[in-house]
Amino acid sequence: MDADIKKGHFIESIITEDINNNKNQGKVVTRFPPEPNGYLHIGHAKSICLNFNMAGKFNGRCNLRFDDSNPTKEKQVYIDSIKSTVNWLGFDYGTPLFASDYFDRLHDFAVQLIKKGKAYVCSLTADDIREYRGTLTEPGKNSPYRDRSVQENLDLFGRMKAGEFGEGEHTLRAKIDMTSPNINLRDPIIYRVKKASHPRTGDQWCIYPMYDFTHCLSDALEGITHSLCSLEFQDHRPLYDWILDELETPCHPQQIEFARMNITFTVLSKRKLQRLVEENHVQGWDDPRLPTLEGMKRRGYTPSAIRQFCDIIGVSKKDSRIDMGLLESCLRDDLNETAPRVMGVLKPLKVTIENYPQDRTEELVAKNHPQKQEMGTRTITFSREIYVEQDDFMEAPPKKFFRLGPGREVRLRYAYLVTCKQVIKDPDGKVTELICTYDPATKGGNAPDGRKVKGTIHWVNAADAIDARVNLYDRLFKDENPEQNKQDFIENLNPDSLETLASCKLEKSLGEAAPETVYQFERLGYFCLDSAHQGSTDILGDHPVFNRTVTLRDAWAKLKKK
RNA sequence: UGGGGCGUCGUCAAGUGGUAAGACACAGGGUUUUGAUCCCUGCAUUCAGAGGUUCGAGUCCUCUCGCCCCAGCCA
Repeated sequence: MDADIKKGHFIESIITEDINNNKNQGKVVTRFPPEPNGYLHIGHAKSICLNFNMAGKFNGRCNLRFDDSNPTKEKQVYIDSIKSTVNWLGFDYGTPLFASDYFDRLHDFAVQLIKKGKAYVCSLTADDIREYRGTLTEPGKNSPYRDRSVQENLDLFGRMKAGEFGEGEHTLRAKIDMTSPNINLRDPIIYRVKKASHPRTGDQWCIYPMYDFTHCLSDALEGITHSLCSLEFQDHRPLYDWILDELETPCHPQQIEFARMNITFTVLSKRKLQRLVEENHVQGWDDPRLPTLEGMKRRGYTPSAIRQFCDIIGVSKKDSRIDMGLLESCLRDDLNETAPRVMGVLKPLKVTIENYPQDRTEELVAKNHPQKQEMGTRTITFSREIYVEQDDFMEAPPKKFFRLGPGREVRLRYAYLVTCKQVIKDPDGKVTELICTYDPATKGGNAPDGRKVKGTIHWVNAADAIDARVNLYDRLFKDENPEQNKQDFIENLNPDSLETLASCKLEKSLGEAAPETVYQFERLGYFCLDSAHQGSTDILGDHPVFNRTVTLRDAWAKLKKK
């Protein structure tokens, strides 16, 4: 009775009510049941968070169970990847479970069904089975094998298991109703012959249970109370219940369906992601532009940002496409709190401070976080030659431009006020260098005479800057909904989703960066060391590679557009 | 033209017959040595549409419209 705290989404309401009614002795057990046939993506994260959070909220348990009943699609590498990804997200699932661990019991359940006269071996070909199934508007017809005796079924099923038959020769079917308006109930196949080696059971089996048979029973065997799945399984629920009603199982879990997530400017189906990878539109499953969790991790997404996002989007049964901006907002929220600030120049423009002594180098103190004292400070160096951002200089600046221009004074963050005295160009008219003067009285950035400078820009000392390569990522697709109008989503790819800058200059402290740490390059965005390129020197020389995780909000960019 | 679902702000989403939360986005303004952060302010007389029941309807009833899913020996 103490569970009626504020109700959340509809699933939480159902669970709360169940607890209040002492259903399942007030227990909550959920599960996240991926098939190990690919890598996890942000859509899976929604399900993972939902299942683990519901269990956590009600002092229950959430199992990680691999739904590995089709050996032709499943691989150990996926199992390993999924396990580590769920861990990375921050969830504790204890020992991973496998549907394949229940193959013996599942087989016994099938035998039970045969003995009850509720399942039969069908010897129709795949084509015939489809033919007999009927259509959406027409009922199906009974298989000619539907009335085989229990004895004959037992014998045939035993021989299927013994490997006497080839694939496709026989199937085991549940005997339900070939005229049901729900096609899933038209004698669904529950076992098929597959002469395939399973990643975990090897060649022990040559018959494998189908999803509908496996899933409900696995749930029941594990004592799952609430089996949460996506909307497309709604039509399967009667079958889920039928099987559990026909068999004697430890419990009868409740299947509840919710809408899977979609996000603007990306795709989330395994099939589409696979095409992107296989056709080399991206550089692998962990490409930082992909919504795969491995890609997002490499991009610099944090587990807590992803969890926050999953919390905030809610759970309902409505088809939705969530604004990518919301994901980015969650990311920035988290990173703003945790990311140490540093300075880096992406497109360097050399600046010589003509009145600064040739041989001098000063050490300045910079804050690692403007609002968080506890994150400490670091030392940065300053001398006569520095780099600033090309975008921070305009030869003919508009009125609201607060940065460098001929004759203008700006503050170099943590350093001095400098004034642009001269612009040096190459023969093509491209600006190659700025000659400035500094005001020695403004060390730290404040003028004793009290004069105000509107602009503060970032910079890097030329002498000890780190040369780096930086990958700038943008949305993968041009269109909010890449698969709109039935066009091939590939045509909607954003050709500029990756821009690599080869000659960036970063402050010296970044030499010790680790890929797990996301830094804010002040005024630019959040960046992290690319984990895939770490330490590789062949293609990249000695230069580290950083990935831009996400930009900062940019009011100036908006102003510029007007 | 069978069955199962879903329609509340640009996008998510609360709402469980008592007079439309919140978040993101957007628009203004303030603070600021990041045009960041932070802080204010504004942003659905209306809930797909039309009828009806009721003192009262996003919530109940009827009809209409729109969208999604299902005919794998995939999950």
